[in-house]
Amino acid sequence: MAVKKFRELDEALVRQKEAAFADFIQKQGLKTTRQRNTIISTFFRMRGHISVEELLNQVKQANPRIGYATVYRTLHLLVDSGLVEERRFGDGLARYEGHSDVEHHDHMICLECGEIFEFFNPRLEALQESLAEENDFQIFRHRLELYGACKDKDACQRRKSRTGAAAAEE
Amino acid sequence: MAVKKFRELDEALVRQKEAAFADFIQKQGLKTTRQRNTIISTFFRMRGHISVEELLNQVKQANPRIGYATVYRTLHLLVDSGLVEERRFGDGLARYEGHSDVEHHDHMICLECGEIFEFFNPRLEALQESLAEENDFQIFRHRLELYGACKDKDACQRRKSRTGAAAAEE
DNA sequence: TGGATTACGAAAACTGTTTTCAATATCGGC
DNA sequence: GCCGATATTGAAAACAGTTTTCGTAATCCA
Repeated sequence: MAVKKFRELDEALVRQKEAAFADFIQKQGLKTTRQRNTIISTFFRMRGHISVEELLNQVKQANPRIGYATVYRTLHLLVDSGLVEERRFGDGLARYEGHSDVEHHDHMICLECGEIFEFFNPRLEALQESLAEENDFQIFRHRLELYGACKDKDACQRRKSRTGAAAAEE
Repeated sequence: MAVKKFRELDEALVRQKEAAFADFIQKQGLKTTRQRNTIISTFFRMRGHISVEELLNQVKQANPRIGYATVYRTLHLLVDSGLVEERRFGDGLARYEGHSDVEHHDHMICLECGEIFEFFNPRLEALQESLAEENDFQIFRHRLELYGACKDKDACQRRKSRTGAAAAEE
């Protein structure tokens, strides 16, 4: 029962994402700019479910002249490129999710500490699929969010230090 | 296999809701007003997942002087009273759901025709519960949305005429 | 390197929602 | 039934998050 180190920041993976984005930009006939590079490098080096404000704050450390507009625009590009997903958890702000280990996953949101955990369960997926089928519905995508609480403060804090990923092994 | 008539507008149920709201208002030491009455009667006589704008349009037919502010305020009261639930399906606007047959349910959203279907499946619920438990997570509430398409236009239209409820028997 | 084209940044615009504020309605007590 | 404290209304302003505008600046292909 080795404790798997969860989501070590993988420099190679980050570089790969950056390259993929550069590729996308090129293919779209868009231009490579300092700002875009700053923003995406920053983004891919952050973890979790990142809000625009969080990202901008971080970006400003590298280049204080970058403003909201460019961050928003670049995030749209990231979403269009397929490298990033936009999520909304009902607190009114968009959050962006970059390099995930898991292709698709769902979320548990702790209403105590605000932490967002990811999980994936094939039975859940299968069940949804069969339910949809029963109703002649074809699923393109879905969203499942569990809102609640880590059972106790301690567990909550321990997890927090593991950077927003749960449902792996404990 | 009798085809159950789905969600006939039940005047008695509407009255019951209205009474429950009146009760709530009283208990909170708030006042009964024409506008609130107009708004909630209108609301409870509509079906589906109602946006503020849809409701206001309808309300204005009864009383054109009622504006957004009062509708918003009344909807908040309805939510506080527990008679109505607020939902957000990622198109940026809040939708409100009134008299449901089913206590809790999830949603299938057809991206072709925009229709929203409700469904409930105990196995799905149970599975979520056990998943949460495995991760020491206590669920307060959850949200599951399947986005996709009715398999064909015909089925889609047939359902549409049945006022936004699927997943019962066909 | 020139020059068409795209991107930037600050500020204005926009959308859905909430709040403000002066005028009005409600309702318990007389 | 009327008074008056209190809640509510409606129009407009405020707000938050996001998008667009517009003049300036950077990119990059020929």
